[in-house]
Amino acid sequence: MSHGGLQPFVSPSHQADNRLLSPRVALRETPWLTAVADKTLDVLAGHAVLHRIPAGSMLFEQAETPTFAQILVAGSVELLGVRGNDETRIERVYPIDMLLPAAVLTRQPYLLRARVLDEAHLLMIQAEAFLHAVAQDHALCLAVLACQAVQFRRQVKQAKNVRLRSAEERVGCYLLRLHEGAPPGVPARLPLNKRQIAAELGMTRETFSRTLGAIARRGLRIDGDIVIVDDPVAAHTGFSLDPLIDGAEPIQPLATKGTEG
Amino acid sequence: MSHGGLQPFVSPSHQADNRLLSPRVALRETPWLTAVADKTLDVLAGHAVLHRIPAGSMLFEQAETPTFAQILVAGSVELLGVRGNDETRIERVYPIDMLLPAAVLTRQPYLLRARVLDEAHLLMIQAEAFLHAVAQDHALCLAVLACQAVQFRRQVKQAKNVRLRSAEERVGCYLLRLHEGAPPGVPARLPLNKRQIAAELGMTRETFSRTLGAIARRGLRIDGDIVIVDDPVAAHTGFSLDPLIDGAEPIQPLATKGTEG
DNA sequence: TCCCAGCCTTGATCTGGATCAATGCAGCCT
DNA sequence: AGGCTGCATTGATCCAGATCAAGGCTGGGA
Repeated sequence: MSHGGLQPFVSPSHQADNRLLSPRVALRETPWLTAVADKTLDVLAGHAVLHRIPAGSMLFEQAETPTFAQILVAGSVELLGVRGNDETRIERVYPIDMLLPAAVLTRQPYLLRARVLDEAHLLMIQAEAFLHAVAQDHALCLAVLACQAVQFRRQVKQAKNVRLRSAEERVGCYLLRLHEGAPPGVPARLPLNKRQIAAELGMTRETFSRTLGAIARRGLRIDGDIVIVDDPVAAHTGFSLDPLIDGAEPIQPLATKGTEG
Repeated sequence: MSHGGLQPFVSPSHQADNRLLSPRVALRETPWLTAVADKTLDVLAGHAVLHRIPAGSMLFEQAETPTFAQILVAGSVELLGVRGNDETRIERVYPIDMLLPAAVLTRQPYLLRARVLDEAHLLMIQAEAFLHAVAQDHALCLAVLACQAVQFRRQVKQAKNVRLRSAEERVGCYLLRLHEGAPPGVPARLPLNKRQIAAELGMTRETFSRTLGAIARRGLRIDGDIVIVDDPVAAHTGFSLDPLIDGAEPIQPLATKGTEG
C-alpha cells in the first residue's frame, strides 16, 4: 500500500497497536527512514514519545512555535489556515508522514492549525533533538529532505487541481481516480465521508452533493459509498486524469543513480 | 536587502554583470550556501553553467524531467500551472533561490512551467551531479533542505492569503505591507507593473484596478506608482497585516542552537 | 505629425459556487 | 416508542470576482 494520495483510512486499532509499542520501533518501521543508522534512531527515540490522540483534538495552533517534530504513524490529521472564526483546509495528512516539518526546521511558528480527524498515533520528537540529529546525520537529513520535497509537490498539485478545474471536474476526476486505483473487478468505495471529500476537493458539502447528481450525465455515479462507472467512455471523455495533478506523490528515498562515490 | 517576499526588481545589469562571471563565484556568493565547503562548490561548478536568459523565454515545460538544478541568481521567473491553453500562476521566484528543487530531488517531472519575467541569470547545475553532491555533502543537503522548507511555507502563505481574504483585503494588505517595508519618510513604490501585481494577488487586472479605486475609502491610494496612505488609522483598521500571511520568508541556514555535538 | 502597441481603467454582464434554509434519514440512547 | 445528533440532499437566493467590450493615456518609431 502506497501512502500517496487517496488512502482508505485504516482502522488504527489493528494497524498499530501491537507493533508500534515504542518510539524506537516506530522509527525503525518508518519506510522513508530505512537508510538512517540505528544509532541515530536511538538518539531520536531517546527524545521521543508515542502518543495516541483522539479524533477532534487540536495538535497545535497557528502561530505556536514547534516544540516537537511530529510523525503521524496512524490515523489522519487536517491542517487548517485560520483567520478569526474562518478555517480553510489546506491539507490532509496521511501516515506515515511528518506534520509541517518546514516549521520545525526553520524554527518558525506554525502557519496552520492541526486537528486530528481519525485517532492519531503520533511520534513526537523534541524539536531541538530532532534538529540536532538532522544536523548530525546526513542520511536523516536526506530522508527529511525527501519528505519535505514531496509535501511541496502535493501542495502544488492541490493548487493546480483547485485553480485549473471546475468543481465538477474535480469530483469526476476524484471518482475516476478511485475507480482506476481499485483492483479490477472490485468496486471502488469512498474512503471518507462526503463532507470530508468535499473539503478535500475544495468545495462545500452542498456543492459536492449537487455535483454528484450532475455527473450522472457523464456516466459516473455513487451508490451508497461505492463508485459506479456506468459509461467508461463518457466518463473518460468528460474527465481526463492528469498525472501532474492526480498522480500520487509517495515519499521515496532520494537515491543517487549509477555509481556511488 | 532580504529576499523574502516583495522585492523591487533590481536591474539585473548592475547587480550581476561584473561579479557573477563564473558559476564558481555565483555559488560562493549565494548566501544560503555559505556553510558549504569550497570543495563541494568546486564540484558543482564543474558541472554548471551560468546563463543569461531574456524575458519571455520558457525555462522548462510542465511534465519535463529536470536535467538541471537551476538557481536563479538575478532577474525573476514565474511558475505556471498549465492545462490546455489555461495558465494559472502558482508562484513568482526571486533571486537567490532554486527553481522547483522538489522536482530535481525526487527525479519527478516538473509540475509547472517556468517562464522568465525579467532577464534571468541562471546557474544551471547538471541534475545528476547536483543530486550526487547533495547525497555526499551534508552541509549542502542542509542548505537545500532550508531552501525547500522555505518554499513550502511560502506556498502555504500564498494559499492562506487567497483563500482567507477577499480581493480587497489582499490589495489593502499588499499596499500596507509595501508601505511598512519602506524606510520612514520615503514613499513606497509599486515594485511591479499592475498586471503582475494582480497576478501575484490571485486576481485579474480588472479586479485589481477596480479594487484600487474602492480602497480609497479606507485611506489607501496609488498615485502613479507610489503608495499613499492618506488615513493610517482607517487603513490599519480595514486591513490588518498578519505575519503568518504577510511576513517575509527568507532562506536562512538551519542552525543548531546551543552546544555543538 | 500620425500611428500603433502596451498598459490601465471603466462599464455592463455573467456565473460558479457559496450561503441560507428546510427536509429526509439513519443510528443511537433512554 | 420517542427524541436527539450527525450526515446528506435539495431548493432558493446571493455575490465576489471573472469575462467581455470599449475607450483613454503614454511612449516610441518612421
